[in-house]
Amino acid sequence: MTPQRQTKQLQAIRDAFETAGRPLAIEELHELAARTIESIGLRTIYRAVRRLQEDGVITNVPVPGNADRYELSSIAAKHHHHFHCTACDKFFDIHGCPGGLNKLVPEGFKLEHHELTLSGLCDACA
Amino acid sequence: MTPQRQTKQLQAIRDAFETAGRPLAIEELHELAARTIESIGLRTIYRAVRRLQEDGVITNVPVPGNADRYELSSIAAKHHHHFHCTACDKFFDIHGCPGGLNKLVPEGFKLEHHELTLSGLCDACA
DNA sequence: TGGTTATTGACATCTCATTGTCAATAACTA
DNA sequence: TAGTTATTGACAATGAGATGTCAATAACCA
Repeated sequence: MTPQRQTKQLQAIRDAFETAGRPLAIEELHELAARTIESIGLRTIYRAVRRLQEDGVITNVPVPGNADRYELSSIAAKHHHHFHCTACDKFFDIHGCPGGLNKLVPEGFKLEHHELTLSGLCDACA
Repeated sequence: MTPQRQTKQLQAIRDAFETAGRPLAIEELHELAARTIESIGLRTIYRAVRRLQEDGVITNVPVPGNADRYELSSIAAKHHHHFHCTACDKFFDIHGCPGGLNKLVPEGFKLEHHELTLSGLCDACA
């Protein structure tokens, strides 16, 4: 194991996840981290995301029609869904889940997971 | 307007949509159409998909974490959702819809659409 | 049927997200 | 504090999906 250095870049990226409280795209991460460290490079974002994923700190969030988002594993572990604002293109966590999905599954199919994405306008854009 | 020629390639592609009855990826279309016209090129698939989209015959279906699928607009127009088989990677249409989604939306957000993707194993893979 | 021209398909090219490279920098340790 | 080395960031390279090109082909019309 190689030692892990505590850099301000990685810290800024971690902070971005903590304070955002919602799934972030690579570009969003870059913008948010750049508010703290203006000169931070996109290459650093990619590296941090990979490392944080390998360390289990963040989890990738596949969303329909958009590039993957990433969010804290502590949040991702709790079952939840997402709201996509079509105006600002941000994704938000929403709690709660419609039940009774097994009724929708055709004969012979085996349901294991599900993903729900609501879309419309977030409060800032509405 | 340029005239529209009825080629067997385009017909094979249309047939693929009709008989599949589920959203198809570009590669799936290519394979299915190749069963009728062995020599059909991928370039032709891309052109046909674009044209059929422009003509409103098919609609693109964004799905989480995968390349867009395409399905007949006549099907897409009816509200429905999808089942993704994680083994064969096919998407299937499912009917019915959990209601009561407005309860999940945070204060101030405006819900307009929603997308549900169930996942697991299809009957053939289960 | 023959001529016109839209369509096809092989091939090259583009796009754009992601990764490789490497000298300079900055964290950590002794 | 000085030395070691993980990390950074500018730049180039990669890869995969999608599109441009164009000669050959095949639909359609008169």
